[in-house]
Amino acid sequence: MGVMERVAPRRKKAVAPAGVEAAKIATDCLLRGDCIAEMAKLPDACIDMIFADPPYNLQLGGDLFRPEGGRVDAVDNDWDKFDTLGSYDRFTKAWLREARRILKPNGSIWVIGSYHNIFRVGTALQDEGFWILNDIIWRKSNPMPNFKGTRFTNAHETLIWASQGEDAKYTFNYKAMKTLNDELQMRSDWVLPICGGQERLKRNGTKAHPTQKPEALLYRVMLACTKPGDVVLDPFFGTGTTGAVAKRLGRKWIGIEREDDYIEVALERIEAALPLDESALTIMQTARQQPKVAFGTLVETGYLQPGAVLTDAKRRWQAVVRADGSLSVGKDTGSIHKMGATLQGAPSCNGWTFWHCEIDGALKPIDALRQTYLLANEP
Amino acid sequence: MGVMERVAPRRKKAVAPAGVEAAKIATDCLLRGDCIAEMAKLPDACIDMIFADPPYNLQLGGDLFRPEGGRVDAVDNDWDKFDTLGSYDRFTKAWLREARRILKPNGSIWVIGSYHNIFRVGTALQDEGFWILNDIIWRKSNPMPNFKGTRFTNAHETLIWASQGEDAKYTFNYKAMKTLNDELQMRSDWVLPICGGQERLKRNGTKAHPTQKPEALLYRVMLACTKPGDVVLDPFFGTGTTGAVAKRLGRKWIGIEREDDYIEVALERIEAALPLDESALTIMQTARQQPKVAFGTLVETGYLQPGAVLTDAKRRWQAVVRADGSLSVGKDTGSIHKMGATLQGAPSCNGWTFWHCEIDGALKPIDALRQTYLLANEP
DNA sequence: TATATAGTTGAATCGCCTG
DNA sequence: TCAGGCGATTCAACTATAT
Repeated sequence: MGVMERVAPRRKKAVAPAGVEAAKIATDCLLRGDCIAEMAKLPDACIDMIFADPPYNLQLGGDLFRPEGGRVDAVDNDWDKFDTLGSYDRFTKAWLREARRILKPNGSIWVIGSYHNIFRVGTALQDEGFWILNDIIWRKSNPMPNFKGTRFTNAHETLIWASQGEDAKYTFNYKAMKTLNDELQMRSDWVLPICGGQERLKRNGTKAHPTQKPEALLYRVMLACTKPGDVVLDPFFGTGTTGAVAKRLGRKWIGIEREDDYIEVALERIEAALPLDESALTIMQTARQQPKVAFGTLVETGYLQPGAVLTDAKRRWQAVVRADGSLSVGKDTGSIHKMGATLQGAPSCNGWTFWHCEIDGALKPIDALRQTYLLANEP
Repeated sequence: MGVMERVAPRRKKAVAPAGVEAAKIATDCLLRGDCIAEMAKLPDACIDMIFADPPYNLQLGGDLFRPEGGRVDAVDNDWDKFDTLGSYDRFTKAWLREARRILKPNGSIWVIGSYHNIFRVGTALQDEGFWILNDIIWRKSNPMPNFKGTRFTNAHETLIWASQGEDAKYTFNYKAMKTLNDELQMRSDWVLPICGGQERLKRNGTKAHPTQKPEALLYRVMLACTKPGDVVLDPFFGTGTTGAVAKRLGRKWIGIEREDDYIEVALERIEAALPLDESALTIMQTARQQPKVAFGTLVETGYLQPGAVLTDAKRRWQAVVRADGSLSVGKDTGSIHKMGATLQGAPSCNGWTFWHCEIDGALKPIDALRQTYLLANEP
């Protein structure tokens, strides 16, 4: 392919010198103040992962009205205002430089943004010596529409994941991600809803923070790139989604925030968060956990009867559902995914979409059954 | 609302000077040579849209844009990085500057890339004065897996769509996109398969180009942002996907390519491409683009009688049609839009959809009358 | 209590022409 | 350059109210 990293000259090594012990620092605490000043107080190489949700520098114009007349509650906070692209770049480089210093040699950093700022951030990351591992697309299942019909609906945000350098031995829990994704490799595009409903924090009836991130997003980031006990720093803490998820997943956290209103809400929220018990964490890490809805659950709960016959979309193959949720084809048996892969001679297969059954007289993928189940059984 | 942005310097205007006619240029042809040199030969403001798939590797950019004589950042002292990223940036800025010059004031540019280069490209676009309209995610339905299991499967590429400036009147065929997307607004994430099968061009049994883009991608881009007869330029033509789709969609094209092997394949391919006939090219028009019909015209032509009573959909308000095409509610009078806005206490209102009248026994928006009028009186 | 309907909301660079 | 008038424009999910 001849991509940049192939022909690029070797970067500085980023592997920790043997025998150097990371400094002990206070964790599970919130530092009140400017993120650059507060990071400057921390010792070198003390953080395992940084998650950063910096201002996007949206540069919005006047009011925007919805077709039905309502006014869009835009992000108009002072913290999102920068005079020029140059001043935004200087700010970005400054906080990234401190972030790089306090991050362990094998730690990694995540930054989230939109097209307004993410290209500046990505460029700054590369310029400061970080090594980009992936860009991840958060595909919003329920974005705000483009009310005026002037552009494509802005339906995603971008996250950049980077290590300290090309040779850094960053953490990536491959199996945990594959398990979370129903035994398929986790892709670089993640479909998740925006933060709303009960999860959305309120103060006096209005949203506590204009850009609260969903916990599911942080959950996946942390599950992918940290180990239990790791220290996660969020320099733009806001209402503390990073802290709440860290606590839930048994990670240590440090938040930096300068707005008193956000701090108060964040501390209250994290106090109320319940850590998952250790056995649950272990299962997730070792990939023994079943997919969120196991195929067998559909059998157990009567959505599919044992003995039911499944076929592929073109009715080339047939399989019989067994009582334990496995499939049998002749003498061969296995999971819906494995059997699909075997029959096609493919390395992998998503059994949920490969296998079909008759529903209301039509041949539909069994995923439709899972959706029905989820609708009826979600907590 | 930006207090700060008020003081920010105004962006360059991108509106065409009055009376300036775009230069006539040769189209539907391939220019053999370096993209910057070839673009330099074209006149100002002669291109309606640019689609660019620049190289990610630095062989090309590095050769052309080696830093002159030892300008090394003394603090960072990372000469290698400066060489690699810096030369790519210089290459990017150089071709973008020429692209900006030859693009019409209301034209737009698309650039595609991956995380290796897209952040540099996005930053350069903004620095050169382009105004980003959207970033679009091409979500690959069948990406190459990450064989080593060390990262997330790189399952997307990023496109940036930008105009010449904040105030440019770029082309966006909103309704065509909405129709294409099953009557929902087209989102910024597009699910499309990678280029393979019959479409993938071969030479001597192996793929003719390492990164051939699928025609479906160009099809959507061109359908969204150009009109029939527009001139589309592709400065990194490769195997000519842009040319083939332009021909199919009745757009004019110019390609620039310096590799003889690609040129040969591209010309052959475009020769074989079949243009759609004109009726097939017709796309859904937005109401904005349709001929305007004043409400008064419906009164003049007898589609509505003066004295007729209009109501809103829920019959909360009533208004009487007057001979001049205004409405009266009590003592208050005004246009259909103004009265709708006043009654609702809204900043604005579309009177065509707000006001209803009885048609064939059913309460229908008066826009239905306008449609009837248009059908009967179309030129 | 369950279902149906109406109202609200989310990181948004969101119109165009005339005088 | 700005003000004002015409008139075009929304998706999914959650919450509150009504039946």
